[in-house]
Amino acid sequence: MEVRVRYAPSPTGLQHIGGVRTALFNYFFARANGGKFILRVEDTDRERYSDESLQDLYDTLSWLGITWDEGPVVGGPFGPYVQSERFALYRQYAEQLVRDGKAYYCYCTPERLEALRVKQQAEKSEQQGYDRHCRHLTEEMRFEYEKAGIKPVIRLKVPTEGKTTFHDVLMGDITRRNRDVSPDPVLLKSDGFPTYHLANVIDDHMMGITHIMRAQEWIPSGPLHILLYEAFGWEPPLYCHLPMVMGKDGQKLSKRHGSTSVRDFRSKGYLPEALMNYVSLVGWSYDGQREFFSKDDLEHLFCLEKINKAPGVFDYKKLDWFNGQYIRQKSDEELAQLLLPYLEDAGFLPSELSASQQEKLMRLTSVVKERLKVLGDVVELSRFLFEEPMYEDVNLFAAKGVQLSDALEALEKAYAILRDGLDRKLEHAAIEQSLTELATQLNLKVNGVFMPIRVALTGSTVSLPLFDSINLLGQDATCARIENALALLKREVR
RNA sequence: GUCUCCUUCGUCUAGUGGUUAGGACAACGGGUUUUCAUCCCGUCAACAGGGGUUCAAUUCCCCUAGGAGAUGCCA
Repeated sequence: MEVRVRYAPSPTGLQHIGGVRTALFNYFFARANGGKFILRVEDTDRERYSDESLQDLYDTLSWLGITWDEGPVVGGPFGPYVQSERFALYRQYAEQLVRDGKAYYCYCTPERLEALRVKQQAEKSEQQGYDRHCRHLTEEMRFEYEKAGIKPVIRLKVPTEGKTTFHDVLMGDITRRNRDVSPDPVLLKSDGFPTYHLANVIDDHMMGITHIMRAQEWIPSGPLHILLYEAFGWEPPLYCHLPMVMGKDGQKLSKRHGSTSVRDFRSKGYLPEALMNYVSLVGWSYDGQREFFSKDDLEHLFCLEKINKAPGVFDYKKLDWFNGQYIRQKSDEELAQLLLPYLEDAGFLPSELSASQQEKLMRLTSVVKERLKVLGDVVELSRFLFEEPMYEDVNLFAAKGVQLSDALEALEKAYAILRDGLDRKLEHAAIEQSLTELATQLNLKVNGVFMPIRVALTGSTVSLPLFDSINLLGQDATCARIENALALLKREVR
């Protein structure tokens, strides 16, 4: 039997890490088994729906390089793949259930439901949820409600006796007493839209889905879905509930833990291959040793057996590490292209580069490469190149344990050596040698000589390597900045 | 409250009825180095607790504790 899996997000917000992990696992599973990966848009919540979310879904998958065999845009034999376009279908099936005595109309108002909820919570009663008020409505009462113009919902008649078991590939059998299953959940809302449960079950069946891989937060509704399949007389698919992705505090990952949307990671400058690699490793492993996997690797190696049961904490630091690793694997040319948009955004470079700007970008890229955790880091690392340093704190000029006046002296002498060396186009190593000797003469550590130059050029004690900075800045700017710094220091020391 | 699921270093994880319980990130220390970073080396660090079963349990069973999720006309 051909494997058919789906990712069925609801476009009610930006794609987040957890959702994408689910998409990835489904996609990899389909690829590894020569099956089909289907995308289905579950836009049944028109209160929270947004076009932006839908666009974000497409953007995210395309950024990650995930394509779907059937779904919106590409179509397929079981379309449409957008639930709002299948509107009529759900009502039809829901009403069939009513005719078969498996479901019923409910006229309870949201207000009554809310009051009920409040009461149950106050009483901490065992049974939470709908009280099945409309389950046994007489025809007369139904008629009254209809006459009053109340638009009913359709609720499933969940059996009050017995128990329901479903099998999970990871968890094994999960059994629940029917009386503990959500009491008569709504299948069709009063606006005629289906709820998740109804639409999901109908579509999975109609689309021939063989395996349902979704987050563990769905486990509690597993029995309910089985009950629905039974009510329709359909064979349920195989279930595989994926461990959830948590934040550092062990709670479900959310905004307060940091970035959660893929869009966020993308704009900060995480590479799709790094994010994909890392995300695949929360809840799944290969052999406990290897941890670098390309998309192609995952499409071959992914397997259900190695999915972990316990929820996993999303580790931002490890993602950073992965991203750095992937950045360093890029060629300079490739990386430069990736960096350019960040430099444009910062106003450092135009989108159309002159030959000299292009050349400068390449030099910058090679220096900055091993210092980037995310692409966006390039902005701060290269700011000194495009903006004059501020010299906010003169004490920065003096390395640890050095008097400011000594730093001034060091900078003056170092400047002479440096300018002379640059004029004569000496090798950097030769100039460095002279500067090191200067430090010895002045009875300073090498840092005592290099630091004031660094601060003069960049305004910071932390910078790219000195000679790389000089090289990028060019001789004129280098000299001008040192002279400015010298003037400042002289005023300060006096 | 009720139901369900989960439990190996701080984190992601490997692993087996007999192992010095392995790797990676982080942290810490050291080396390379003009700062930062990269890179290299090293250190710290775990089988939640209690009962069984067994010659032997981290591994199998039970209980407890802790954590999480669900309990919506959201998905």
